[in-house]
Amino acid sequence: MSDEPAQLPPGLALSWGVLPVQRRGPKPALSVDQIVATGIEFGDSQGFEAISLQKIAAHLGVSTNAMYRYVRSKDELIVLVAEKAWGRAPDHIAASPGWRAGGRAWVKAQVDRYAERPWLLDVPILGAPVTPNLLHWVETLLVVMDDSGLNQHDALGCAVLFDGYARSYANLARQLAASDSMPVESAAVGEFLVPRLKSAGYDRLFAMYTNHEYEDTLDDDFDFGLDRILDGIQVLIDRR
Amino acid sequence: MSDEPAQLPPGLALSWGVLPVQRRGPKPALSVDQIVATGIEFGDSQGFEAISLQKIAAHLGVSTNAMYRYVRSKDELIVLVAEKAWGRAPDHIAASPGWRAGGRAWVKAQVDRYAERPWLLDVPILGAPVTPNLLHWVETLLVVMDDSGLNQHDALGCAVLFDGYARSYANLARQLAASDSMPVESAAVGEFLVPRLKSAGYDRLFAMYTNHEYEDTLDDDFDFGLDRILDGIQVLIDRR
DNA sequence: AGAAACAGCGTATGGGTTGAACAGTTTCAT
DNA sequence: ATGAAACTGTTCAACCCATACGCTGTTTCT
Repeated sequence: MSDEPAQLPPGLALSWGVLPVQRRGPKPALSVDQIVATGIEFGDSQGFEAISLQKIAAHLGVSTNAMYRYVRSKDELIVLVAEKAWGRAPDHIAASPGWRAGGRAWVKAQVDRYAERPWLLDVPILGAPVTPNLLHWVETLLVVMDDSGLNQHDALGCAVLFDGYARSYANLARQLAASDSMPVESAAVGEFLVPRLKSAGYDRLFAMYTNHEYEDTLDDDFDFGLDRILDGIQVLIDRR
Repeated sequence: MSDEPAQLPPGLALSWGVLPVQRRGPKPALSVDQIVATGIEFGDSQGFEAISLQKIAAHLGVSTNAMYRYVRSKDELIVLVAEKAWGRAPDHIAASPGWRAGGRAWVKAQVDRYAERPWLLDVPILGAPVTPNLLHWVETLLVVMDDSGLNQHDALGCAVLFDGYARSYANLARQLAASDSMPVESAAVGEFLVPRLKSAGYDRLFAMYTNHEYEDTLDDDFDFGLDRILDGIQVLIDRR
């Protein structure tokens, strides 16, 4: 009966558009949306660590602490920034023909988002998604899995699977892209590492490094893991 | 010809035991190993953010800046701490009967490590593993996959798959454990969320929340996703 | 014995999050 | 209309953190 949105996790209320009603006092010079948009701008242009209350405040021509009139903490800011940066899942995913195409489209869409905004990989995961857009991604995948005939529990298990794969693949892709852009360091690492791999008895890794088989196109790898997951789910469906 | 271990990524040289030779001057009061061990201690007792150069220095009775005689940067410290905290992969994994049991044991071992040291989930992943213990985990999985008859490339793809799954599952487990321990907040979140899920049209999520089907035992979920991956790999093996 | 190399410390800087007290502005209730 | 209440942004101030520089004293090689 009293203050409802009191001790909810950071960003929950604001992400759902529940902002404290204002009755008296000066009009706010800023808006939460404006602050969050600036945060995304900084993330896009300078990476995750550039998203700070100070920088945003300076950019908006306001003192640092004025931020705390809009946002409870930095954590809250990050939650809101991530939520907005992800956006809603594209509609074409749910319209895919069958769960297999749908699952593939979902993972691909996530990987694409990570490619557009690599700093989303740096956002710490505080808990299960509770914000509208992030939940929309989950809901979209559940819609896709309707077609498979699996129950809710299994479908959620698939979601964890897809999500984990998208994230780890995107992470791998980012780091490979980074090491490609500086072949000097990459070569130095190989020079340092290869003899030690041998003497440590890591035969398979040694073979990989010397065969340069790790330089395959990354797109193949993407399909590889995804196909394994899809096949595995298919086996389950057939068994039921 | 000159300084070999010059601009290698942070932690690479030190993790392989290559430390700058010392010929003159006072004996170091500390050792890298001691510093890293303290870092792990702090992580275990107070979480990832407690691992700071200041805190470690204070605990060892030394000024903060003395740390930089042993470690180039905080990033380097973190790399070393993670490397040592992971340790080598248990030997029983490689001794598993068949790739399927081996893969399962590998993922289970990783999940167990994450359960023992949840803060490992917070360690930012800067790049591909290059330190001895982390590479030992990879090598162990590759040894396991020898049995499957897959080539190196496919085996590495499986590694990404397993690793991603272990990580995302461990992350889920941690957050569920945390919300279990504070049912108050959990209930408040549900109260806030459920009506909004409905009006947002997230029918499947709404059903899940209201059916309380998400409260299933987590161990089942673990096997679920893992079985999908294993089945999917099996399909590939059969096809070749 | 002397010189070189190196350890740890003090001091300092810059960046970041957060809190408390304060002055100005708007609006509601009277 | 007027005063009180509420809310704004600001300044001041802690506090934590990672680094950089230069000093002093110690150790060891020559």
